[in-house]
Amino acid sequence: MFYTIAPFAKTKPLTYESQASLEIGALVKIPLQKRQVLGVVLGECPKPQFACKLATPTNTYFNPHQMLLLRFITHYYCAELGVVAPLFYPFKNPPLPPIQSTSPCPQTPLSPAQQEAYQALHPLKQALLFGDTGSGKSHIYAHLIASKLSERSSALLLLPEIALTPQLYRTLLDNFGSLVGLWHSKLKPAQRTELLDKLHRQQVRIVVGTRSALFLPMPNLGLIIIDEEHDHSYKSNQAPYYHARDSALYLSTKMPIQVILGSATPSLRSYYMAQKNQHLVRLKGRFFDTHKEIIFEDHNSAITPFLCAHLQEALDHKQQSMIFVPTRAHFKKLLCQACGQGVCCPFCSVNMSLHLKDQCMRCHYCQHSEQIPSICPHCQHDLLQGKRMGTQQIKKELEELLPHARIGILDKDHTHTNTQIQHILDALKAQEIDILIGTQMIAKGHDYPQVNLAIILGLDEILHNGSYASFEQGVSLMHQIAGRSARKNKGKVLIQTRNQAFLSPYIQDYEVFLQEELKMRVPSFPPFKRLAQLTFSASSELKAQEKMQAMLTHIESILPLGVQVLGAGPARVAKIAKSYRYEILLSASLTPSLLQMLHQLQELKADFKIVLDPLDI
DNA sequence: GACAAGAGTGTG
DNA sequence: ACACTCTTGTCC
Repeated sequence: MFYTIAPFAKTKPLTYESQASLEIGALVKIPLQKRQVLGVVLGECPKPQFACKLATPTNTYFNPHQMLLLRFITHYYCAELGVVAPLFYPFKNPPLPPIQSTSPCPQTPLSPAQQEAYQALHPLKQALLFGDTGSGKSHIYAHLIASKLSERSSALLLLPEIALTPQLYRTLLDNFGSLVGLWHSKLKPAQRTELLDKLHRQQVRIVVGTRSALFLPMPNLGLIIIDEEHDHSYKSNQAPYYHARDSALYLSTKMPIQVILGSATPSLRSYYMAQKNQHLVRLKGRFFDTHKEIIFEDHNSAITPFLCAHLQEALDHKQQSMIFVPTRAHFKKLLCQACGQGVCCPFCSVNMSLHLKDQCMRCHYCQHSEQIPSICPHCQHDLLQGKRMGTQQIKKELEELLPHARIGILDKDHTHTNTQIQHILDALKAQEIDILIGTQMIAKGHDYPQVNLAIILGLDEILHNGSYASFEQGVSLMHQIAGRSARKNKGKVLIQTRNQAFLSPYIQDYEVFLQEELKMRVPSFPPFKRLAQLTFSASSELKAQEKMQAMLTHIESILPLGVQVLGAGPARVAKIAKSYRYEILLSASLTPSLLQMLHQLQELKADFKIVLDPLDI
């Protein structure tokens, strides 16, 4: 018999022969050129004209919910089956009989408000739990999971980053003991095998994990909870460019799987959808922000005496502080005060960052590094000055101003592993750190009960980053950082910004911002429209432009109703690693029309990259 | 994804 | 003219 099989490779599905009959979703070993690769069976097909090679069965397979997800991601994000398939972890044959275990009940009783939210969520197939920081979302999750377990289903709880939110895992561990498993992409191979093994034996029926946990072999999956649903890490930043939240939502429309999104600062998209479909469940916190003092400093990002005085005051009271900055290293760029030009990467069209620790300039796009110049490479003046302070520079300046303070940094430069993150957080908890400086990572952590002063620097950079979602990014970040401090005591939030008038109406209630932003957001952008970004790259600028222009002309000739060209030209970063890039940005009110056109374009032998929903949250 | 053939570039 | 890298196309 002959089968259409998608090899785990960047290729279209191919035809193979098999003696044994094969089920859809079965994984097989197949020869591809001179190699053996895995493939997934898509279906039976008639004998083709050409000679076929033989497929060898394995005892692994993708179950129906995995196949649905596989086909959805391939289609919806214009990816290839063979690139998406390797994301999944298959089921094993033969299945083992499930261990009959009693489903434990959550021990923590719900407050009346939590109970009300739980009752509202319970019957909904999809829902958004818009719950303020500290309103106890995790207890509601535990009750939802318990309800599914009693129906013999398994449950998945996704969160942005395990190391930053250990207490959610703790809560579930307290309620469900060994039925809970942990999953993230940095697990060691042995830990990975252990969890997969426990899933297979159905010892584990609840998985707490990051994005990739969506692809685990969860038997009889009945519930997916996506905590902190606004977080960027649910979006893949490399091909295939899928979004775990949106993929899960799709799954719930095709399978008996409930999907609950949770956040204190929901994405505009999820809020909009939840309102439209009557899926919004609001849970107000009891004490949120009532004791919190918000201080604005009308200043560009800098260590000012005013800021220092607040830090000193916290130190005097033996209280901890945290400082957010959007930049790592010492400075984001080095500018010449004479000619105004920056020190640029020779291979990319971006400024290089100044890393004093390694005594070098480094490009954050291609990792190229070179010596720190003493004179401007353009005009030879010696007036080079660092701009846009990063975490390291703040630490350096504070060490001079507050010599007795113990200062820690939490960013991607300093913490490569979960253990390192844990180290810093433990030190903070043990009061071994007075001031924690960090990038976006510190906005994600849940529990810093001893932090009484939260400082936000560089917020204006985010508010004016040029993206249609920049206000959402900025205000959401402000809320997240403000929500980190003083969960128990009364605390202060100090915000350096030139945009106090814009920000202050949104401090008390994030929903006010969401409603305002829905009115202000340009109609040709998400959440009202779906975006597609086509990127053309070549070693010469002219060639890249020609490729783009040829495609643009073609697109304009076949443009379907409900799709519009928003722009075409050099990419925002026009050159990366010696490669010139041009882009076309499309906006669509009808996703099916857009996808149909994009798939048609992919049939052409043009080479370009498609990213759907770029910059969207 | 990986390999092979074809196009593009540099060197003696 | 040849060796090398980069680009493009194919795999069943």
